[in-house]
Amino acid sequence: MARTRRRNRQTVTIDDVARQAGVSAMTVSRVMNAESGVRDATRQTVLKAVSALNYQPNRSARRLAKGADVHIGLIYANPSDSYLGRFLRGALEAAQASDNHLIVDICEDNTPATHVASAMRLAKAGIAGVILPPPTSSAPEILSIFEELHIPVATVANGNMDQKHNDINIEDETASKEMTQYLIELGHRRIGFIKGSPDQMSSTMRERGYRQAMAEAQIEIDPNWVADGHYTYRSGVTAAELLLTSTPRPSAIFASNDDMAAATIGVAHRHGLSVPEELTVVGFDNSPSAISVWPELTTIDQPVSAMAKSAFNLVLSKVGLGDEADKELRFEHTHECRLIERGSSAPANP
Amino acid sequence: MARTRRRNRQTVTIDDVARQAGVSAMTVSRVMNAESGVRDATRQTVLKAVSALNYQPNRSARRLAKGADVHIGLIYANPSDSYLGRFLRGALEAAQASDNHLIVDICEDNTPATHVASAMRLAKAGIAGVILPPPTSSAPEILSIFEELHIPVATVANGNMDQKHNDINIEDETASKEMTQYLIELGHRRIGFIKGSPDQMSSTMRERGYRQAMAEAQIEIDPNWVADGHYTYRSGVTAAELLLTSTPRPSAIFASNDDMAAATIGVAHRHGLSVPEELTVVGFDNSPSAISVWPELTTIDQPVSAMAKSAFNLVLSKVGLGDEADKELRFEHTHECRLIERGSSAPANP
DNA sequence: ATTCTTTTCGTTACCGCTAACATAACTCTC
DNA sequence: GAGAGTTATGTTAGCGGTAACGAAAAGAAT
Repeated sequence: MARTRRRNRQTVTIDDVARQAGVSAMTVSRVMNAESGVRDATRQTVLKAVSALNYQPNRSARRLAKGADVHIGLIYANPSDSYLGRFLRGALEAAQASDNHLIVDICEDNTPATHVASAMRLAKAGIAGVILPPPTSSAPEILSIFEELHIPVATVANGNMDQKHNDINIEDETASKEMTQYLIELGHRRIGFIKGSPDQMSSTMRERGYRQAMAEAQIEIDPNWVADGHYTYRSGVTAAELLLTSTPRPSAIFASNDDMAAATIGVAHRHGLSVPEELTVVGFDNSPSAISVWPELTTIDQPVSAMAKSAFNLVLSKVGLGDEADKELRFEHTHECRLIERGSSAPANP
Repeated sequence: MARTRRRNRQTVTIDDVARQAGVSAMTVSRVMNAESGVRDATRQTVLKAVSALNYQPNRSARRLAKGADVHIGLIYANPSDSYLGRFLRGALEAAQASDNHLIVDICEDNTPATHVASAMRLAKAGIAGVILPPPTSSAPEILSIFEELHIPVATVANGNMDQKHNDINIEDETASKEMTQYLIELGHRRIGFIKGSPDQMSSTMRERGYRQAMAEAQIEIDPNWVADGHYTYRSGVTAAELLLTSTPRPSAIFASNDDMAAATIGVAHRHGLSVPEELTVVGFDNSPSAISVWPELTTIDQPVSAMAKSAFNLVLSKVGLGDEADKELRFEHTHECRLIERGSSAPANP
């Protein structure tokens, strides 16, 4: 008698499926990987066997055989709750899909010291690349450490003008234009705009989108309708105060992010203006604060998961560079956003 | 010439180390897994080779050979930011250590519908067990789905009286007692207490710890010193109002969580009382709100990472039950907490 | 019908590591 | 110092998949 079989953890293996379908394991493998060169009839037979046995490929075996099993790091530091969740989901999915691993490291506080600690921890764990969501995507210490170590990095929304080549971002300009057009379609003409931080690239882009939409609709922008801001609630208060005391008063205000939009709603209420009946207010980002105000904000939602996925595939393509051409490592440098209509916007009063 | 070698991703393998150290691969494996039965001299040689080559074992190969590679799910739904981070870190570490995988699923909103969706998603992904941090640990839909599917579950702080056997929790009572003793040592005698939600087990425990410490110090508790609360900021305001208008006024207030402690500080300020000079306020949980008030709260910190680790090992032990005795799957059902001293507490004025 | 392609499928070897077994080395009796 | 009992190390055979190659079957061309 043969020696006792070592283990029997795996309930159903590729061989079981092959036997059941009357083909070789290799054919099953091809079907599972959606490779070409399998006759359709055969594919059907295999798929039937797969679902009959409820076969689930063993990822470790697959990784091992493929020689994949690259570890990609991810340093996260206090973005918003929902953002992290969505980001993580996208990154994990991309990791699973490519048979690779994601190692998450957390910076308790967003300080240089912890940045360095996180980066070193990951480096020691033997990662092949890193993806950095905001705000770590803009941390100079992290960036420089990985540059020294020649570990590829993909950043998300790092907001920096240079090194766009390895950053994943959104179509700020397009989305901003779309939002402005939405307001115009609602009948608004006097549309105010609150800018973001001047040092962030997104601010420039969002303002550009606004101006472009206005220009295309042939609406001249009164200089009083545009106020400075810094993406903070506080700065939103100041800006809104300015806009709402100008004459003629805007009938709609487009703030460059949700925090400032929330501030605008607050100021409007203090001025006795009801939103959206007397004033339409819209934001950008779909952050948690967008639904913690009343009325809830019409805003722009970012495809966070998709961006994370792109970032993952971007580093992956850099890691496996010398080896072979990117197979299915599709990624977009810029992503499209989606307008979410909520209660803070309404047609203009004639 | 031999056929071309297939891949060469792995830079340094166990065989390289074995060759360098002049031993067999098996010996290296034993050293890497800290097994007994290797002479100390040999171990040293191997370790030297390991660090010389900077050898990093291939996890996939290890998983595959060991027959580990169990997938454990984790459903998360909007706990606090830092909590999630710490929890995730612990769970991931435990997964790595045991050569298993963690699959994270996110409930966007904490509703029954999304609970069901998450649970089904994980079930379909072929997980062998689940760990549930709060608040999903108390979601009845999730619990019942996995019970039907006979998938083991480990909850963390589910706050439910029954089914303690698969819940990981903290030493509420001990920690609460410790905090009270700390206040007594500071010279406080009139110590007020704000209770938590009556339906949560933790509330009972925390109150019990408070009463026990007082009893041991032979301080009789004036009924006016104990106010009801519900773990919310709002309820904290009401409770604090009550406590601060009673005579004699407490010199210290111990709130059952940080939100209520923060509320207490607010009320104190409104009453013209300076914290901590005229009133000491302490909380429980070390939540983000603990450091977003001024002065920052002295509070109790939970070992979130350790609890996650325990939860992971707990499910693991349930999963691998029939096979073999738990090797190193150590876990604690209850964890000790740590008192964090910040600015909101000071010695009592004579 | 025969030969040449192309497509479809099977065979073999191996990914990197470890369980189980085999063997060698070393200790300890008496 | 031979035999028995331990302890330390090596050997072999997989774990469950897939890359590379080859062979058979199906089409296309002569």
